[in-house]
Amino acid sequence: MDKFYLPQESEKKWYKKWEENGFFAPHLGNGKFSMVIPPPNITNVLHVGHALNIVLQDVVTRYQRMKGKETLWVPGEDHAGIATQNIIVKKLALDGKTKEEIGYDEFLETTWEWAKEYKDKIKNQVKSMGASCDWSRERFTLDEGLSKAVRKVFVSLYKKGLIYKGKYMINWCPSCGTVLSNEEIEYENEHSEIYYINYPLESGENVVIATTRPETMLGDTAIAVNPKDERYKDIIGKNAILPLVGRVIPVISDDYVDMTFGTGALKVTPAHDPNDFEIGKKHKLEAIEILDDEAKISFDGPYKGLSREKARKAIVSDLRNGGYLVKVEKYDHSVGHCYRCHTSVEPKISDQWFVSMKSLAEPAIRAVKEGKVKFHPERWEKVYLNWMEDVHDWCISRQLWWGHRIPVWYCDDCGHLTVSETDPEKCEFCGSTHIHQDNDVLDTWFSSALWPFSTLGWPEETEDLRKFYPTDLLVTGFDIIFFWVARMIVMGLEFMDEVPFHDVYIHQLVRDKFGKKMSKSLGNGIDPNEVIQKYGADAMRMTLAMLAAQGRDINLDERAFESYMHFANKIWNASHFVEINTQNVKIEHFQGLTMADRWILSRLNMVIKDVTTALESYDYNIAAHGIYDFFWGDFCDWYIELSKVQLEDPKLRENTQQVLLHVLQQSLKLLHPFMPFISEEIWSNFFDEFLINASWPIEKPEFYFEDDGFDFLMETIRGIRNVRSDLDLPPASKINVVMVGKSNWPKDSPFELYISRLVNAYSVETARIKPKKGMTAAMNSDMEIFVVMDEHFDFNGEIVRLNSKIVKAAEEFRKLDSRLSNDEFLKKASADVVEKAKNEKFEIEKTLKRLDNTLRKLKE
RNA sequence: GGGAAUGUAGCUCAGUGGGGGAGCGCUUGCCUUACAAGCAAGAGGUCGCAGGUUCAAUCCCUGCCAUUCCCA
Repeated sequence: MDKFYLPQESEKKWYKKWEENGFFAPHLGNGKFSMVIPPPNITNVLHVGHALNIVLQDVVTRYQRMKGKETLWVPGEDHAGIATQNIIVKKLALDGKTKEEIGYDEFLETTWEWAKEYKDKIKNQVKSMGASCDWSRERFTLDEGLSKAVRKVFVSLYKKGLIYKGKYMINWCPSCGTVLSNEEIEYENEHSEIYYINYPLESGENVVIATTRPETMLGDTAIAVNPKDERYKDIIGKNAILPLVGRVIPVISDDYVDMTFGTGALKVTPAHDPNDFEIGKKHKLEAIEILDDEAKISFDGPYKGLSREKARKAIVSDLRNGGYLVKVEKYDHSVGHCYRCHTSVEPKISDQWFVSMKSLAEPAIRAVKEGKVKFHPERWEKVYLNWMEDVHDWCISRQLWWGHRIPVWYCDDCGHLTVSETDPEKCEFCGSTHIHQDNDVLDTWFSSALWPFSTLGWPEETEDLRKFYPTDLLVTGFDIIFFWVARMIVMGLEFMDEVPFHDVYIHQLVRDKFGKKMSKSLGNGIDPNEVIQKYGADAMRMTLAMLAAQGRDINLDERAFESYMHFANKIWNASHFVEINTQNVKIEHFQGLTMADRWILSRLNMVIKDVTTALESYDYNIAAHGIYDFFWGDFCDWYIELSKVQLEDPKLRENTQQVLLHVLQQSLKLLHPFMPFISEEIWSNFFDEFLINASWPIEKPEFYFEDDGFDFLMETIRGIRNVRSDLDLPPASKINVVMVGKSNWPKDSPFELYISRLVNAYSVETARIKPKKGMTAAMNSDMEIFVVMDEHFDFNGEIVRLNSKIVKAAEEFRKLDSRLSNDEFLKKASADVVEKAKNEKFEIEKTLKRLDNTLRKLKE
């Protein structure tokens, strides 16, 4: 083995071997584990947030595989309708072209080229992270099979009356040129103005309305006031004359109007505001559309053709000149923006396709309430239920070219709609061949909602579908609970009659070290490619896993990667040590274990238990911490150091080699889900077969041993090192250690050698009485450990040291004593807490006596 | 306006009804034969503030302050 681990070569090599050997494909096992990847958008390469998502999934996948399950993780990508189309449109614009100019077919061709390029890029990135997903089952949302599924679902829901078309108030993105669903709107606070405008009445009076959107007044068809509003009760039923337009509009009353907002009088524009739309319907008001699809004024007159912004300026200026404008105030309010292009959306009446959600939501609510789908952390269940219980119909048509075309054909002759899974040749009603397909495509999330079963072959009744649906786990971010998770549950229940997954792990958002969301514009993003290049994929994986505590975002400081790159190096070097000391050794059986052997084997058992428990409950950070602390803190810092002593002893050598190999072997297994590359690389130096297929470690009852003094041995060594440090004795200087009292260390272990090795002692001896010039290093109820000094003996210093120890112990004693002399404590505290306190008090009492004794003798 | 989360060491973060932790950074000493990407020792914290529950609160409850997010 080389001196340093070089991840770049190793990673490529092992990924290729794993894949070539078909290890990522499911193999018959004891039970199954299946999962589908949240398909990344083909709009861009993956960022570090994706890396977290993929790493967490791979940790689970590798763990389940090692546990012997038939394991399948399905990879794939998402066509991302709006976002991808926007990118292609922008690309075309660079060449001075529009999609209309090149036409439908060429546009799709260009987009498919992009899709192929980015699918490859993403795939390579996912691979570079070490993801052990089955690429032979890779799916894309626009694949033939998945498109078939989309059509089947559409037709089925249409026939059940759960998909309908109609004119409703929808959210329109003027820049993307398409309708959006409610979920695709992001509300942002904007600094804006509120305008107070005087509307004269026919009767000669007037009423002042307040509005944030003066330009929509062109479409006003009423003024509304609250019927309880004393200020306005006399004008209800009268007519106003719309300024600049001259239209005669009624003053109506409606409870909806908030008397405290503005002047309490509301201008009603049914065609361009969702609330006004409702009022308009109720009062049968005309809805006059004044904006076109690009949000330019379409209303005939001087403003025609102006953008929303320009129209506002012109209209406000004209109102001012006409004496209608009363005042303008600063006003902050939240405005809906397109989640893909951030243009402010325009409420608009439009003929669109919808999924009726209420009845579909019911079983999806029940499934979660009954625990058939469990959220981790649990609190997300509430978020899901809140949304689902107040779900609105889902607008699924999009005015885009890139996506699943709506499988509806209109008859030019009789007007009948033919809704079909296959392309029809004629109208199913009148038989006319003059039919044309709906121009729109479906919301991308419509196809994503089918992902857990469409990727497994549905609507065909495939072996995969039978075996792997429902899947076991979904790992994703909270931001798509509504978009995706909720809709998958709905569709899964509707079409498979089963939830799509049993567990949903909602992971954290990766932010920068200041807690800011990573974004291109801020330039604070972290590129996983660079991280892998610089630190290695294993270091990146381990870092993310260590930080993946449930219920809180990750503020990622890039320096963290360095720590776990160091950890990788530590693993490498420790393994190197084991390798050179265990040549030609095979693990057989252990005999003649020493206290160090017993201790590390017990610790190994504990860490196996802890890591396994943590992984079962998706506590990635706890699992990662467990193996990290064990490997570095216990194995490297203590056991390997002590093993050097044992390896020099011919009687202990063979056994020590066995333990070293065994602990390393089990550690590599525990490490593998987190750091698959380096663990496999090292494994290959020791064992045949592949680590990826090795069995997950289990606790061995015969390796649990009671503490037989190892803790005190560690305390002793630390104590002696303390004395060294306090007295500035350089590590190279040899010291003499004297143990007074009855040794409580087992005679089968070379404890004197352990001590002398780890503190560089010249001698370690046992004595009956305390040495004259001894500095106290450690003490328990049976033994005292001294560092014996000659010329360096520091009489006053030792008195200070002992006194400070006494003060500490006395304080501890006082605390315990006061608790134990409290009747309430004795009565109400649990028995084991009381017992523990009593024992501690007993021990401290004895130690205090010894300390006092030592101090007294010193002063004699 | 409704809801949720978070305030712990200089930084990034774990954690627990009964002795406050890790990594990085910092100080000091060491190239001790696996590892200087390392080893050893150390400094550093009224666990946001104020009440309450409890024998016992950093942890549970209430309020407040601060930060962040979701929904309308």
